Amino acid sequence: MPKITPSSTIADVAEKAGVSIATVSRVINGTTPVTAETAERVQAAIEELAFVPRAAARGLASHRTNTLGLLLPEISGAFFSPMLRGIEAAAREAGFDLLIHAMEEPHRHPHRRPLGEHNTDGLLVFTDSLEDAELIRLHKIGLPLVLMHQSGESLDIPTITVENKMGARRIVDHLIEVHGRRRIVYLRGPERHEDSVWRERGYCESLESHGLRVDPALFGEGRFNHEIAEVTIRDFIERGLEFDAVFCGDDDAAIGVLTSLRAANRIVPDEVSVAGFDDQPLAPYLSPALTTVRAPIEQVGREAVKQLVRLIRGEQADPLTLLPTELIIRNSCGCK
Amino acid sequence: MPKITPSSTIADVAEKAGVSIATVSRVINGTTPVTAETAERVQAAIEELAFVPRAAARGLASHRTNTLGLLLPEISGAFFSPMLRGIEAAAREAGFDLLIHAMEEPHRHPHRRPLGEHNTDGLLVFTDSLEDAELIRLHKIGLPLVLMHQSGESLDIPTITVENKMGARRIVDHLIEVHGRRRIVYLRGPERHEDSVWRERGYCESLESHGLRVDPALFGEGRFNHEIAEVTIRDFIERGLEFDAVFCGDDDAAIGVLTSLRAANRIVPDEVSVAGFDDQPLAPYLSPALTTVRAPIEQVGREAVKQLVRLIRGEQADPLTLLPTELIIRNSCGCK
DNA sequence: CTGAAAGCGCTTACAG
DNA sequence: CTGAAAGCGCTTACAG
Repeated sequence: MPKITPSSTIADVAEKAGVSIATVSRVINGTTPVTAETAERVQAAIEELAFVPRAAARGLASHRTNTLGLLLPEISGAFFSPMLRGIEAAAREAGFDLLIHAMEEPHRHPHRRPLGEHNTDGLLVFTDSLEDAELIRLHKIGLPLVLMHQSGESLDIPTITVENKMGARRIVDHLIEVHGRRRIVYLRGPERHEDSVWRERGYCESLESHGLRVDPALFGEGRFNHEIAEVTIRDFIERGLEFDAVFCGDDDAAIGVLTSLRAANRIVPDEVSVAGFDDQPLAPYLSPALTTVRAPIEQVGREAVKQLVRLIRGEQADPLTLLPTELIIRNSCGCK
Repeated sequence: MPKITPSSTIADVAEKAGVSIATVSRVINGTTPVTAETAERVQAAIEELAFVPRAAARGLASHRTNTLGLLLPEISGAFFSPMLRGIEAAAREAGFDLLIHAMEEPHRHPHRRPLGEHNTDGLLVFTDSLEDAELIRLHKIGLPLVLMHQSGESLDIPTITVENKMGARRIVDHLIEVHGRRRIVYLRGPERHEDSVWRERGYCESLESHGLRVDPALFGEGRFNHEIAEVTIRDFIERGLEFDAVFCGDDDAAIGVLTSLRAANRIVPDEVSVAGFDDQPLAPYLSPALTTVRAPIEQVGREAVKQLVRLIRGEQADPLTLLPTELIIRNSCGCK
């Protein structure tokens, strides 16, 4: 063990300022009025001693950790960085620390509880990073919980997500109405992934509203992964499947699609239109520049923290927050 | 405040198992031998009550938080995600929680100490996310510290970074030797950024070892940002500066370079070779596919945690860890 | 191998 | 507005 110089305690501050520790605590937390003159002396002592209250002592005495927990299935993808940025900034602004944990295999360690009531005041749960049983247990004991990109099912846990269906519908409408596409492939995301399910629904609605048949042959695996998407489209081409557009579950899949189309000498967008979802930073730099749907990921993070903090404060939270998506027209659809 | 169902304490477990709380503590921590039979009874009670020790109580009693802190200048860039993945995984494997904090403006809040000896057992400090004074203070009081992509200067703080100079040298060698380039632009990163400084040094060494003059006119601003890089190259072209290759401080800058070169109808790689640094996930999908240097970012994260944990355990840590970079040849240099 | 007890450094009623 | 004191839930010498 390294010998950390014992840092000063509230008692040291109290002594130096000539007050009780209760008074020091009060000026730090602003819980009770304190004479201006006393407060000043205490502040001076705090600065002189470089005093910072120990989180553990505070937490034990106050029953609050002042910490938010973030549970993720994995740390990767274009999604991840902006979402965490939003969460971190919002947590910081609200005065909370942020503990983060990736659950590599949700169902493998049912007994490990890295984040919970023992070390946080509330949890942000992204997609299916937590097994149902633990989610229910936490909800039952009353730990504030917010779900991101995953609906609360029967449990009434506030959920934040984006307008997947509407975004998908708009971009497919565009492919049909502006570019006259009729045989549009949809590349699904990971199985049961809610974002993908809603995007698929928007895709179907768009087709139906234009009197086009939803053809089961036009659905393929994309799994939000460029390699999978690439293979899928290559297979489609080899099998001679006819299609004049591909709506990808996300931008990553779109990258794979662009790759396999180029390999097969199918000109994008002349012969095939391609559209993505998310609008990740590099989407404008693909060739052709990717037409996609912008999802306000960072905003999802901020909103999730906002709702969680409300819950922690005992206030009412919104059951469902649906953030608007935006159609981003570039060149891969056929526009100039 | 929400009424969280009071979770069970060590006393509840002790009572149910018919032992003292000291014994429960021992079986949880494995600090002292306990009869197998007793241990079993305690384990059963723990599971029955879904007992998880409160981090605050533990921390207060043991003087250890079991938490690592990660300080970043900002949450963004292709860099960020893999680095955090490595850090999180390694921290988890070592049994530590991970607190993360972005210092938006390092010099604006000299008195805020979001992460420090009051809530962590040690800190990972990325690039210049912390002002010197605070770094020195933390080092002085003995808080375990590890620097990432930033050297410890005179302080003896372990540092983890990658072989920037060697990587840069190899890729510039390649441009000169294989593709016969002689007027190679270097696009610098943010001012005083150590990664960029080392890459620049490698660039200079390569030129010199080939008997080429280092021409000050060939240096431009890239700032690890595609927009800045785009503007810089556009200016170079408008001013009629002659160059036959661009070595970019990082892949982001390379994206901007590709964009401005295309806009000016300069064919890459026929007329101009382009090379990047980092090998971010989308580098293979740019057109042409980007020749670059792969930096093992995730490994940097893992290694940083490893060294920090050593320090926390009172063991010796390596003063400097230099992770090897790898030349990734694709098409933007002129190779097939 | 096990227990009683002190103590970690704060917050928070309770008095005054 | 301020202080004395209890108590938060653990860990860890100290005894036995």
